Amino acid sequence: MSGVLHVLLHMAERREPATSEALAKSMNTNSAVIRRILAGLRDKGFVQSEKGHGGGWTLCCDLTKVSLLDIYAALGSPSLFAIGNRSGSPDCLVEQAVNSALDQAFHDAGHLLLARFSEVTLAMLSANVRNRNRSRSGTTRS
Amino acid sequence: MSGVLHVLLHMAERREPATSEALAKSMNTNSAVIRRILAGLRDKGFVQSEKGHGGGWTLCCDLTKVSLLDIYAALGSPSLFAIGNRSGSPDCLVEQAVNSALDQAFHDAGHLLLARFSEVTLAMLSANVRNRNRSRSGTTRS
DNA sequence: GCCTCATGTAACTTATGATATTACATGACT
DNA sequence: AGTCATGTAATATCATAAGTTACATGAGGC
Repeated sequence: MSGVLHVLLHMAERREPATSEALAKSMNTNSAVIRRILAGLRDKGFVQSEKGHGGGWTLCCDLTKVSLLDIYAALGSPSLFAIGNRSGSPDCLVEQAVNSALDQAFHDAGHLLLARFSEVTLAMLSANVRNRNRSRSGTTRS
Repeated sequence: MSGVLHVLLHMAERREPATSEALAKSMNTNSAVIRRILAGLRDKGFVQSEKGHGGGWTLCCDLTKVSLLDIYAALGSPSLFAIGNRSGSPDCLVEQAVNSALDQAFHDAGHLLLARFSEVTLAMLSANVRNRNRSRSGTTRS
């Protein structure tokens, strides 16, 4: 998730297509990893890829319309929590009671998290990046 | 977490000390694993251990006073979320912006989750287990 | 005292999933 | 044709959790 957003925002910073190679370099990772990540997003229509000379990846969505929730969904809605439910003995009453209690808590927290995700658009993040850029050059300038 | 609660509730079901061996069996795992888990809880004062004949583990806390949050804390407050923050390039403005946005969402959701944890006591879970037990034998009886 | 039972702990071994790497096929542009 | 870039499968590496083994320590029972 964090990585995907990182890639997308780097793409948003430059209007020209970015190669997997270049994106990989700015994230200290491998080009194949980038391709794998972006392949999923392309299928959902968030980015576009071109082969050959001058090719690479470009954003092809309205940044103001795409929220973190959309990205999360495009990633296949991976499980949010690190604390899983034990599922060794499904007919153990203790296990059922424990899991049902934890499930409720996780359900509520998960909903809130996704709600927060839906409130943040890529455009907001992009603006945030530009702000940071401005304040950084601002401190050195004055 | 789920595993720890499982163990604790099994201990709550029986008044006599339970051996690691017995607990391990009811969870399909190894006695050393149980000992490792419970050793931490003993240091926090939730359980007690006795060696030798008739020894084993016993709960030594008021179930109505101990919440899931207490157990979670006793476990060392492990990270809640599966989606981590990328930390490859700390001075990358994009990474900063992304992480700060995600952090906020995770922070809120984490708080809610812990709040839910604090609302559930071991006694509640134990009562829940007994309820399930009753309704199960109820269905077979009538 | 000696034997057995049980915890206490360290060392080691899987198992699993995420990430990274390599390699090569395909398509596009010059 | 040659180069650049994606597409994708196969493989490898790494980190972490879980399980296993082994043995030391202490507490009864006889």
